[in-house]
Order: sequence, then structure tokens, then C-alpha cells
Amino acid sequence: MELNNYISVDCVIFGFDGERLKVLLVDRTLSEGSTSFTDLTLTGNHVYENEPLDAAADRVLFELTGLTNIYLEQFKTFAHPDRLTKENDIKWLQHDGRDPFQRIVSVGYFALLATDQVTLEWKGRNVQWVPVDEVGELAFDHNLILESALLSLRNKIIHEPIGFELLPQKFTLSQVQKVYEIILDTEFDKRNFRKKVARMKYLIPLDEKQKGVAHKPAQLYMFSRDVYGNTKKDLLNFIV
Amino acid sequence: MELNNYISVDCVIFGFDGERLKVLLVDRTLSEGSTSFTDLTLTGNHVYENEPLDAAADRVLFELTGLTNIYLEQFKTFAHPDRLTKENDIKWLQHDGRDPFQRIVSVGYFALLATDQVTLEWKGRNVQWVPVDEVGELAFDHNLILESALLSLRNKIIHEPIGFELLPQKFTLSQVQKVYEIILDTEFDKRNFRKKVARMKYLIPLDEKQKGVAHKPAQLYMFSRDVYGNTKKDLLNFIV
DNA sequence: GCAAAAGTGTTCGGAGTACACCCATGT
DNA sequence: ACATGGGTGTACTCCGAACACTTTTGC
Repeated sequence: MELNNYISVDCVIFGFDGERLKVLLVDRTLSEGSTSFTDLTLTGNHVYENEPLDAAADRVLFELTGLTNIYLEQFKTFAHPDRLTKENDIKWLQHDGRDPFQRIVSVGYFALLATDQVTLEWKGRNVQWVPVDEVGELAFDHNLILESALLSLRNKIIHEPIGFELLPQKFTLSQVQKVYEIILDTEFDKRNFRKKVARMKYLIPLDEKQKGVAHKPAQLYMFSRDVYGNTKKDLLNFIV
Repeated sequence: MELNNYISVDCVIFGFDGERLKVLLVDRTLSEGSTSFTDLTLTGNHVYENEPLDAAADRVLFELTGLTNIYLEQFKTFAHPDRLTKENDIKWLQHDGRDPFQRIVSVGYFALLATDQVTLEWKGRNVQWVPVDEVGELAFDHNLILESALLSLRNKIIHEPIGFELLPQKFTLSQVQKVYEIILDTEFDKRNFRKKVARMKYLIPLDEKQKGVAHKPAQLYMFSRDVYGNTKKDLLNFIV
């Protein structure tokens, strides 16, 4: 299997740890002669010649997490002629034996998962969760891609119930509220939020409560993608 | 300026003529020796080496319509390894001097405009409006791209006021209603629809009425993108 | 017993939905 | 005068927003 050297996928992998929204980044270290630097990149890779884009994104995600069936969505494609022309990027590509002046199309995907269950090594490189509001300057045009992914995520989470993808299988209503508050950078009234959530038939209360917490244990819920698929309705709702 | 031979943009140009939703298609005729066929393609083109994707899409649109400032949105990228392997597609590419086994990434854009004001010729090829529900088998993977564009359009028009982009600058409320009914394949009650629309401050009534119609002339309105930008709010609204 | 988060009800205003008739114009 | 689409109001229900106190657990 041969890699296509001008098509790549970049995965913006979002994770929620109960407190903050984070993104999975990979160290990029080059030290060769007089040049030496370390910075961070999004996770991504070139696609194989006979590989569809979605499959390539799935593959990257699987290599990093060992997980399949992760929420993954293509959100935008980046191919600006100057997207790889920062000094360090050119050195990195040359060191890697690639032509830095070859134009590379990068198809952006974002993924949602809970921050547990993730391998913190990838192809010998160090992998880390970084809170999205503490991300510094990234390699290539990855700041742009991350910003764009965040926008798409915010836009989508308003209209579709994908917030649950960032939580463990069993979760509490307070956790749901926190996910929405953090992603949308706002606060909701607890009672109103719970009334809203109570109307969602795809949020299923379990016969189970939190354990070992130093306060009244919360009811646990799960999200049913099936029930959502069967009950959703979308109609005219264009915003005033 | 040199064309990049593996990156292209395809524009799904939607038009509304007051009655139906249409898409702009281009004839593709090949007659060479024993093979000869005519079919239709979406409008698209390769990008220039130093040209950003959005600029390429704008350029295609400008060449076809002579218009700038058209609503244009990147919606999805297509790069399946088999996307150009139908028999006619291979012949067409070979005739055009291109390598049919080169993998080509196509970045999909959709555009919205009213069906007047369009040049019906493009690079010597015939251009035509076809109602979206009467589109037959298209070249390449263009049926897939069209379906995907329609999905994106439906999805977007529910949440954002882009229906007006399909109407002339001055329009009536009945025309607005028709656009939404046709794209969403539903019907709305006239009084309720108008009450809803009355709340949208970005729909501005003009001091002008229809003329020359054989019924009570309708009030004309215009859409103000500025007012929309200033008054829109998006909050938690995930659908039950 | 105290700290910490869970859980719960009411009121008000505004939006969604269902529904039927008169009006202004061209021919 | 008639055909055509334009334009309007009411009643009911449901949702969104504002707002404060009690409960259960671990320590």
C-alpha cells in the first residue's frame, strides 16, 4: 500500500474530562545540525492511494485510541497555497524527505470522545491532551484548523445532540450541562436545563446512581442514538 | 499560471425561478472514433497552483454568471479512489489529455442565486438549469455530490436565513414561503408563516408593491444581511 | 455537623399551531 | 363579474426564562 503524498487528513480530536474541553496534540521535535525545535501538531496523516478519506480518518483515530465507532465528522478542507510555508514546517518536511513546495490538501475531521481510554504514544511521538483555551502556536496551519473545528463543533452542538459523545457511556445530568456550558461558553439555569433535558426521550435514566461521591449521588443516564434517530424532527426554525 | 492537476472544485449552483429549485449543469459531449455520448456534469474546474480554494470556486461562479458576491459555501470534499472510474469518465479524461488513474480531490461548494442573470454558455459548452428532482445520471460522482449538497442546503436553511439568497433582491412573502416549502418539502400555514417572518427584523418591507399582476399586488421586501448579523442569537436549541 | 453537589415548582411572556374569510388587481 | 393570489386575528398549548430551598452522601 502506497501513501498518496498530496492528500492528508487532519483529525481534531476533542476530549472532555469532566472539567474542560481538550484537544489531542502530538509533539514534533526536530534537532538536526544547527536547527532544533519542539512544538505541537494536530494528529493527521496522509491517505493511502486506495483508501477513502473517512477510512483514513478512522485509521488515524484508531491508531491513537485503539477505539472504533468514535464520533467523527468531516468539517472542512484546507488547501491554501501557503499553508505549509513557515520556516520550521519547511525544515520538518525536508527532514522527513518530503517536498515542502508540493501543495498538500488536508481534509479536516473532528472527533469527540471522553478523555479516558487514550494511548498516549503514537508512532514513537509523545501525545498529550491540551485544554483548547491553552493551545499555543501550532505547526503548519493547525491553529486555523483547530479554530475552524471549534466553530463547527459549536455550530453543530446547538442543533444536534452530540454533546453526549464527549461523556462516558453513563453520565449525570450535571455533566451534560457542563459540556454544553463549556462548549457554548455560557451558563444555564439548572432547573430549566433539566426540564429541557427531560423532554429528550433519547436520554435514558438508568437504574443506577453515582457511587463514592461526597454528596448526594446523582442519577446516571445513557444516550440512545437509536431513540434519537427515531424521534427527531427538524422543521422550520430559522433563528430571529 | 499553472493548473494543479489533482485538486478541483465542483460548484453545485442552485437557482430558484419562483416555482422550482434547479441546479446548473453543463453538457459533456464526446464523439471520437467509435465512442460518442452526451451527458451532464456539475460546474467545476481545477484550481491554479497559487489559488486558494474559495477563490477557485468564486472564479468558476464568475465565469458562469458574471456575478460576484454570490452566496457560496464549501460543504464537503470528495476523494474516493473510484470516483472517476466509470467508462465514459475514463474516455472523457483521456480525450482531454488527463490521466484517468490519477486520484483527484474535489472540494464541493454550493451556491445560491435567482435563476435570472445567468450566462448560458461556458467555455463553449452548453449550460442549462435542471430541476433538482429531474436530474438523471450525471458524469463522475456528481450525483453523489449533488445529493450531499442538497442535504447541506436543507440542513443549513433550517438554522440560518439563507433562503433569501435564492430570490431576487426585492421579493414577496409568498415567494419566501415557497422557497422554504420547496427546499424542505413541506407546507406552511400562510398566517403562521407570516407571523414568524414578521419577527425577523432583517426582513425589511419596502415602499413598493408588485406591478402588473392580475391580483392584489403584494408588498415587496428585501433581506438585510447587516441587520441579521447584528441581531442574530444562537443558543441552546438542540432538537427533541 | 458540615461541605458539596443533587434535585425540585411556579409564574410570566412569547412562540407554535390550527383554522376561514375579505381585498385589490387584471382581464 | 370573476379569477387570482394577497392579506389578516383568535384561542390554546407549550416552551423559555427567572428565581431559592431541601436532600443525600462522605468525611
